[in-house]
Amino acid sequence: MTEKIPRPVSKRLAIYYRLLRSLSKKGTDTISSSKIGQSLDLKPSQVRKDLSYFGGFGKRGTGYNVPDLMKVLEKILGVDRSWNIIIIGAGNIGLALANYENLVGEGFHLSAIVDSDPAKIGRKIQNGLSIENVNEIDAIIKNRNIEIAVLAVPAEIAQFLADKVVSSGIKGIINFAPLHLDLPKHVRLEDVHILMMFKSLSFKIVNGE
Amino acid sequence: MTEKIPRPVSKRLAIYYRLLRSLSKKGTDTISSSKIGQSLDLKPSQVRKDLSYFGGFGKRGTGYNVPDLMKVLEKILGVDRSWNIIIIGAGNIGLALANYENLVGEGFHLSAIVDSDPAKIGRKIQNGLSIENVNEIDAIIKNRNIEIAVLAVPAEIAQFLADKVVSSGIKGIINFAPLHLDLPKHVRLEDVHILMMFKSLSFKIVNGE
DNA sequence: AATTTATTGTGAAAAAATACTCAATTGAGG
DNA sequence: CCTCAATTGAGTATTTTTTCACAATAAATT
Repeated sequence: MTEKIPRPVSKRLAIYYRLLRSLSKKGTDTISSSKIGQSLDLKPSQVRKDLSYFGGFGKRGTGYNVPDLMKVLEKILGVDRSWNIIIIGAGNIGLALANYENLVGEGFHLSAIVDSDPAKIGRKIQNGLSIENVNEIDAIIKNRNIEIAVLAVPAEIAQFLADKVVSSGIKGIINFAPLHLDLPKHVRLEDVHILMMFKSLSFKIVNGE
Repeated sequence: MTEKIPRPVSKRLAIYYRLLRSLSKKGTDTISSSKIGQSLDLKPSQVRKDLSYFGGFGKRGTGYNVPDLMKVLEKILGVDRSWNIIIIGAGNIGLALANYENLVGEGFHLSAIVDSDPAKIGRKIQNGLSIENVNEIDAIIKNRNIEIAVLAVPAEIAQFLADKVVSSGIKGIINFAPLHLDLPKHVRLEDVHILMMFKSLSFKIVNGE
């Protein structure tokens, strides 16, 4: 414990959590690291090591208690609370995310969606929210305690908007824009580069990775 | 050369390619590994090593020729040709992707989009394509030489459909469904787990990764 | 033509991440 | 209450990935 946590761990923790949820739904209440590994194509020792960075949650001879481990992971992942998010850009991707009901109920609350297109501003989306003017983004973020921004805008304006939300005090950005964002290091970033996924895939197909 | 290529390289190659495109648009025709590194937050030595797995494309004293390196990367990434793709699931995400014009013109051609909902089947999307019946998926994949499938369906049916496209001879899957897919190892996989991105991000915010 | 500056490619070193091993526990079954 | 099978946690070893360091080379300048 209190060692440095390998970077890949944050992704795997979210994967463990997802598996536990589905196990929990099926009524399973105990699971071993080897079963987890089997389900996720990971070595059991990896699973144990990942979890052990945060404490000894398992019981020797038995394994891990599913509901308990879920609670622990919720805490570690920071989803034992609710995060207010804003979606910037009401294009295909922005709207698809806004209508992605899974977000709610998993700790993420859509507080706003903004765009610069006058034709879009004012339009209602599901759940009663309307598309607001991107110009008001600073006030929106501050007044509604928004901590996470989803950037779903063209690459040309993404850095500009990122700087903007950073100066409004955002803590993390999920970036769908196809470019490398420059951010102060206290702001966390997750990149989702759809097009690059396709290219990585074709690379793998061609090179048999 | 002909060493084993580290797994993270496939993602970085796609990132280099994207940067080169934007440089090329600006008219830059030569770039050094340190400039690339600067733009992408990578060490210059990493850039050089990544590229050197595939050959010595740079010129000492000068750097890399942008158009040349782009062509090389297109070949390596497998986007010097066109890939036929099918989108499975015409929900929010499936439709957003279908309307994502960037795919075309980057080597990926949307050949079909299918769903099981009779209310959706037959509906036209942009570019003239209609939503087809998922039952015909096998014939569609075989007749149209589709090699890549995008899975944008609920988790419950994702493994079933994955097995189906695999048996139709698909070579790679981009998976948006929130579960771990079990695939034969000759089928390549890229996972895009939207919800987990949010959780990784909240983890990073909370744990200051 | 010699010197200087820039920059690559690569072998070697360092760091990071993964996998192994096994003592320590736990619970179950006699 | 003893033994056995299962399983964790953690120290150690191994593998993978990144970074360093520098000879080799290219172009520009004197």
